Amino acid sequence: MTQPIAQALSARLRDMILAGEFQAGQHLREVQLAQLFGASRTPVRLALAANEKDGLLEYSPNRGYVVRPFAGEDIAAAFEMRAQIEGLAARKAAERGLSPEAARRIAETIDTDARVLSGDAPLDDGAREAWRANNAVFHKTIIEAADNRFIGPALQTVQRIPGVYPPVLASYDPVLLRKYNGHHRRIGECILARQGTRAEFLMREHVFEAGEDILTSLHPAHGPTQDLAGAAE
Amino acid sequence: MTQPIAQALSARLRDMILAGEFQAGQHLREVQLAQLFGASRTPVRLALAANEKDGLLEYSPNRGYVVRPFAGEDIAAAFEMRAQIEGLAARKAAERGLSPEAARRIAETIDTDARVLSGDAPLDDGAREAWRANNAVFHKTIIEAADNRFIGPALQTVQRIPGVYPPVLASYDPVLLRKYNGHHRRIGECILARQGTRAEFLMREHVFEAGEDILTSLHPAHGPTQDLAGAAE
DNA sequence: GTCGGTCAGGTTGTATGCAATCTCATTATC
DNA sequence: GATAATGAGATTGCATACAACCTGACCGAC
Repeated sequence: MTQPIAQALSARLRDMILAGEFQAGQHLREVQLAQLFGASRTPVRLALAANEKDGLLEYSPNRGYVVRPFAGEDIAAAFEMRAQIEGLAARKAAERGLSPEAARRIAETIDTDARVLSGDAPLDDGAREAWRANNAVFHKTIIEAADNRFIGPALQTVQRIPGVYPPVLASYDPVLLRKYNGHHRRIGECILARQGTRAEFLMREHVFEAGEDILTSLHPAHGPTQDLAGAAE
Repeated sequence: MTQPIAQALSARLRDMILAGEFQAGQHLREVQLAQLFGASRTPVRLALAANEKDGLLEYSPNRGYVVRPFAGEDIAAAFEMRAQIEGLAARKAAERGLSPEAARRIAETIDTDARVLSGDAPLDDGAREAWRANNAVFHKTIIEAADNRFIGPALQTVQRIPGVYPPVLASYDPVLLRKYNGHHRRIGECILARQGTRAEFLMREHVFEAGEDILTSLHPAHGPTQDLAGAAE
């Protein structure tokens, strides 16, 4: 965290970058942002430095900050990291075991999602919001159960990517969401059964597939094969 | 990175924290540090914010920064993350394949280490420095070969831990170093053979064991079992 | 016409002053 | 004696002034 105003500016700036309000490579001038935010250069400078640390900006001495570009391979790399780290979280959660409260929350998100997705019609706004919230709770609960203080921050930096920020989520295609709901159910079962290895790899695959689906929705031309799967084999 | 002076101060402050020159929980006052560094509060404030982002300090609004304490379980958690991320790096390096130059560098570190460790006498300073440098090259080469821009930064935050910073390295016990040299050789072989899964798990285990060894050397009383292995099983 | 130098404008880097907040010892009250 | 209120000192938060640096246009030399 940062200072009262600087803290708020850092978050506002981050949201603007994630929302794509700046072009990749754009030079962010301190005075310009200061006027935009109605503050002085001092908190703006802190906000810029914070977002650089988060990987959203690039810094050059005496030249300032530019918006970092994110190409398809960067998004693929981010999902690789997410898959690896959330895999660790699932394994640790299975090994440590869930608290009754955590188990209840996970079961509830899975059941609620299944009910929301049971129909055939495209999802309305309420259903999409319900799914988004449940998805967040599912992953967050597992991450907390893993009880490793480095997991949360590490995940944030690979999740907060312009253009792929969770709210996008593969256009909420019901077919995909039903698939994910199935993943969640099996992952939850593995964790409850204390099967750490299965939980790890199911979670890894779950996140990896979600990344593939998002890349596919971004580049409908060439499938995800080129993007996410490595060159080898 | 940050600004010229602020950048340097950030690194100096980080090194001081890693070297244990502050007590855990100690309040770092801006004017005090500014006098120590011979600068004004402005770059000091940036350095503090940068080290907070790196997880070495904790911030409270209007109260400033205190040195973050690292307990045994934090060190164990950091090695868990390192094992998981370097495992990903090894797998990706195996899947993508090494460049001839990378393969040569890795082979060289392994062979040189084997030669340095061939004797029975405790290592002199030169030998220790040689091992440290080779170890760094070995891991760095694999990380670069993985070609995932999120791996490097993520590893830095879990490697830079007060009291466990690499230079310590389990007191350079030749028995341990020979074991690690064997790990390196097998990991290198797996990567060259494009065996990603084996490379991943050998690397995971390599880092995990190194963490165990360091925790053992820190708490000779209770073995690493309680610290690194989870509660389950 | 091309290359190098120079200067003005603009942008970042640092220092400092003032306001807001916190800390903690002292005092007043019950 | 314990607890709450108060106020002075110290510390952080922000704004602003000045210095250093970079950028790009203009000009002159070859």
